[in-house]
Amino acid sequence: MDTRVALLSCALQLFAARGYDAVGVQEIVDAAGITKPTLYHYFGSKRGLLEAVLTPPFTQFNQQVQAAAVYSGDLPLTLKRVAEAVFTFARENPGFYRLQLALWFAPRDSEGFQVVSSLNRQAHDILEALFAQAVQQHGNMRGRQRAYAATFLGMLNTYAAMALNGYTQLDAALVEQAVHQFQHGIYS
Amino acid sequence: MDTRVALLSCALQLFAARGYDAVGVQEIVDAAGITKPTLYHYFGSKRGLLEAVLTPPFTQFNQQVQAAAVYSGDLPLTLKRVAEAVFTFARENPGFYRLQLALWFAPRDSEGFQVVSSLNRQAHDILEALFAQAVQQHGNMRGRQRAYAATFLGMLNTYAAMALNGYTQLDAALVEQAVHQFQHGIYS
DNA sequence: CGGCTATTATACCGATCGGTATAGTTCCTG
DNA sequence: CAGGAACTATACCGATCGGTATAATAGCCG
Repeated sequence: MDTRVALLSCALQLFAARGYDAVGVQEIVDAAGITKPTLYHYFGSKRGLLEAVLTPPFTQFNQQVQAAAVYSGDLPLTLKRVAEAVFTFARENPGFYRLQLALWFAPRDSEGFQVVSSLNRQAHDILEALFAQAVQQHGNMRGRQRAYAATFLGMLNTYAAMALNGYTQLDAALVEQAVHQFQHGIYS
Repeated sequence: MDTRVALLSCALQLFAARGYDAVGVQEIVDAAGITKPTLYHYFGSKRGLLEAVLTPPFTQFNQQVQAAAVYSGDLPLTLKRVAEAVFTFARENPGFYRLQLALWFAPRDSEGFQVVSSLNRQAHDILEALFAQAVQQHGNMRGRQRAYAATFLGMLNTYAAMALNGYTQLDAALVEQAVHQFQHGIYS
């Protein structure tokens, strides 16, 4: 069982650092100190390994976004909670978040995108549902739930990418700034 | 010379559809109807081919963003022009824009990111300079030029990615909505 | 102990990887 | 026409690709 975990850890690290396609199976098993048949015993294929690497943290991520996105009538507070949840997860799982971002923007026909798309779609749907609920209090948002979900997540991911490259830090101040900017724009 | 153009065209199409690492040199030359030595005569290496594919459209893109980003004291108008320039370019060069987005989010150690990073940085710097100028009229934006440049471009790219996947259209109405949302938030 | 399942290594598969040595062809210039 | 530069094909390089057949080992259950 330890071997399985070691494989997942090495694979995540290598995929995040150099890309799924650019990392060979041999390199992963070397890093884990084992041989190829062991990897194929556990995961069946390289794609299976990628799925096993991504699914658990993605499930956890979506759960935490879901928990943060329960709408109680206070949209600013909810958005802040969501931003906190996303930033916290990105900060605590930088390798996963890097990989997830890279695969989300990967070509549609690539294995990586196919594996990540449904998982990523869930987070989007959670946010879209949140904005759809908020429309009841904020009528003039009507019809833009999808755009808001996409741009809010896009903004959080932009900040997360900046942080992953050392340009900023995903702290409470950035949560505040991001949520404020998203709600009220750039002039105030 | 025609051969060179055919190679660039085939390479862009394949890279955009399936990813730089996932596409082999053999496949590119087959698609172009030539053989490998011809490719290596023109571009020297696979990386050189990628640079030749990306640099001209990227230069053109940055020029058009630069032209749109000249600040005449009217920030809303300038932002609208920039958004129009970005959307128009993405609409007219979907393959390039897809590839550029994918490589921008690719791992730092990957060849693709290294090739695209400096080119992409230029667009960011143009926007950062724009916001730095605008601070003179809009003092309360002070200190956030970098964040605004990143999030404005991030928002435009989010919409561009949505459009590339068929979820929206990069038309004048979307320009209006994006610029309005960026300036005034989601409530109005 | 016997037998069973899970796990792991050795050694190998055909295919493809990026890249090149050699030579032929074409075309422009003197 | 001679000669050189530009271009392109045949055929090949060692390395690596994802994946596997075989078998040895290990631990558990009876």
